[in-house]
Amino acid sequence: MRIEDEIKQPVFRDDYQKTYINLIYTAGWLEVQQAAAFKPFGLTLPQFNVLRILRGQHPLPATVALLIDRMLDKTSNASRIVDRLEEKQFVTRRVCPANRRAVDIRITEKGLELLGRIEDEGVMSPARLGMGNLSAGEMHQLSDLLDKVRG
Amino acid sequence: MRIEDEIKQPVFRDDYQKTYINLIYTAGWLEVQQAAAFKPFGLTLPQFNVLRILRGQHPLPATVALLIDRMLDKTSNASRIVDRLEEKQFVTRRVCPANRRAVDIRITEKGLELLGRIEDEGVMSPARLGMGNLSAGEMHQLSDLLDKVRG
DNA sequence: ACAAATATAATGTACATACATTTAATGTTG
DNA sequence: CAACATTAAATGTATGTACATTATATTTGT
Repeated sequence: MRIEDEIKQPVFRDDYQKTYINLIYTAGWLEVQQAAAFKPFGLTLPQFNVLRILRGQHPLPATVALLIDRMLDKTSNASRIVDRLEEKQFVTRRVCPANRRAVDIRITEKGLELLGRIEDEGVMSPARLGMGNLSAGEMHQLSDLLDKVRG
Repeated sequence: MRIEDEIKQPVFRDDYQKTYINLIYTAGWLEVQQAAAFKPFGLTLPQFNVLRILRGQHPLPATVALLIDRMLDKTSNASRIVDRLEEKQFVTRRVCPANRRAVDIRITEKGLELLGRIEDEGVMSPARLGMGNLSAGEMHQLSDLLDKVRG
């Protein structure tokens, strides 16, 4: 659906503004789709992403610094996302013996099992990622254009 | 810069996931740029957008319902964004005489003056919108692809 | 006219983002 | 070694998002 119809604004100042708004709007739309998929499992999107990073390290631990480095949103607050995951027993936190400033964070069996269930359900399928309507060529085009936007 | 380098992840599961992440990441990147531009003026992005809607109505008032209808993010909380703008005296709030459930919200002179200053500074220029690196043709391509993503 | 339904905004709670400050451990240097 | 600097994480505060609930005012149906 055209962005004009989507947000019921028939006219934009110019194509720059229209494309900008389309980009922000579409990303928001995708995040809403994804969030809805996680909701039945009691996870938010950032929590899911942190769990995946931890699984990538498993059985080694990760520190908060490593999570921040790997997270899409660098300035978000990894400590508090880990708080939520710890409450739900999807991760454990233990002071790192080698460096007592750092904290070793590990995904639990319960966390691994949850990730498995979420992924079995197809949350990362092309359709669920919103990419079901693009051909392979279009995806490459889109990705290249986005790279170009960031300069 | 390629998304692989941007987030230091050399490989993605597949192109679907790569393009998805590129889209979310790029939109986040754009929002950070914009937010930084507003910061010297003491406004957030949603506050700026609400002010613009109010200027569009000026000198007629807007209701909260109208703001929600026009906002990109339908589920955000217009009441509280108006709270902030009212504290800063950029808008006024008055119970609508014709329908005392509704509230008439108006942009003040101070608010109009601020919007003017922000826009004079070029916040909505193609470069600031992140569209400075795309040709007109590329912009259309990008916008069409985004429309297609949403189906 | 009056009870029930609906409309409109505000409020409450949980979570996340943005950014500054604090606490504690470790490194460094005179 | 003691003072200072740096590192790692946690905490505090303001804002925003998501979603449910509440408080009033108005509309509707009988």
